Amino acid sequence: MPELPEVETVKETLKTLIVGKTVEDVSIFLPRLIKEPEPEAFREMLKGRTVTGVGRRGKFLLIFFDPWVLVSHLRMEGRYSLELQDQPKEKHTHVIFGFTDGTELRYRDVRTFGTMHLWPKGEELDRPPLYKLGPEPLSDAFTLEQFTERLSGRKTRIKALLLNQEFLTGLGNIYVDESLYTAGIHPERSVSTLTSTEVKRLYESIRSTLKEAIEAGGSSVRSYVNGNGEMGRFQLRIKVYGRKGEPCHCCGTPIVRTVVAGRGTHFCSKCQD
DNA sequence: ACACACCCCTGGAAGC
DNA sequence: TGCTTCCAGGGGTGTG
Repeated sequence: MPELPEVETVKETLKTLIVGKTVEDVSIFLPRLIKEPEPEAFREMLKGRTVTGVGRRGKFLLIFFDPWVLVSHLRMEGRYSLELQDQPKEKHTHVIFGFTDGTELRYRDVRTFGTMHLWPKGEELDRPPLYKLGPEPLSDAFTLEQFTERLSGRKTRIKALLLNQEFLTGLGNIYVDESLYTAGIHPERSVSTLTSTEVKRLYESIRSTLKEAIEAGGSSVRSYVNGNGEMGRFQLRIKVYGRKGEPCHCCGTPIVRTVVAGRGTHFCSKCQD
């Protein structure tokens, strides 16, 4: 399930693979993935356009085809790969961007939850699905002071808030559980009960966890691979997510799994309170 | 503001 | 062995 570190890794690999290539045609096998504009317009807008860059906002991958920008969300299982046009199409391939040099950028998505929007470059941040997103956790603008300010007055459980992309963008289920573990905070703690020490620990844990995961090339927990088809390595460093019943690395207590905010939630009942 | 149910979807796991 | 049922997840929407 691609979260910020996985999308960041895909962005970096795609950059080396597709920048400079020109679209000859686009094949759409599952039109409902294309949310804006209508699929046929989407296709026509991209024909003849050259990839000028690849970016990221939260968990969204941005591919610039001046004057447009493709805003792509991989959801759980979306993945991009560059193939030669005569290579057989793998199952669950839903969109193919064919380039003039005979290569193709292919989008595969087993669960078909992914989405694509195509907007004029420069307008994407003011339109769905990016327009409501909260701050980028790794940006310089995201300071402890801003985090503290945004938390004030909130009464929900901390895990629910960290999953809320309008509050902070980029964290998903894995990195929320990991960040809360590292900070020693129970996922069901009400935000209003957090001390300033805990808020500081959480702020630092979120940033260090994400940075460490990016350095490791993301986590391949389910099906994630980067644009080169390579798995990440951070799953080897995961401390709680998916480790129900296994010993806490710190104290040996079995990791607990519950459901918080509708998501499977893993934590150490001794180290997190 | 917050909690929760529901929906989208598929394949793998679990249950029978 | 083979069938059916359950479950995971991000985000949108709707209800209380």
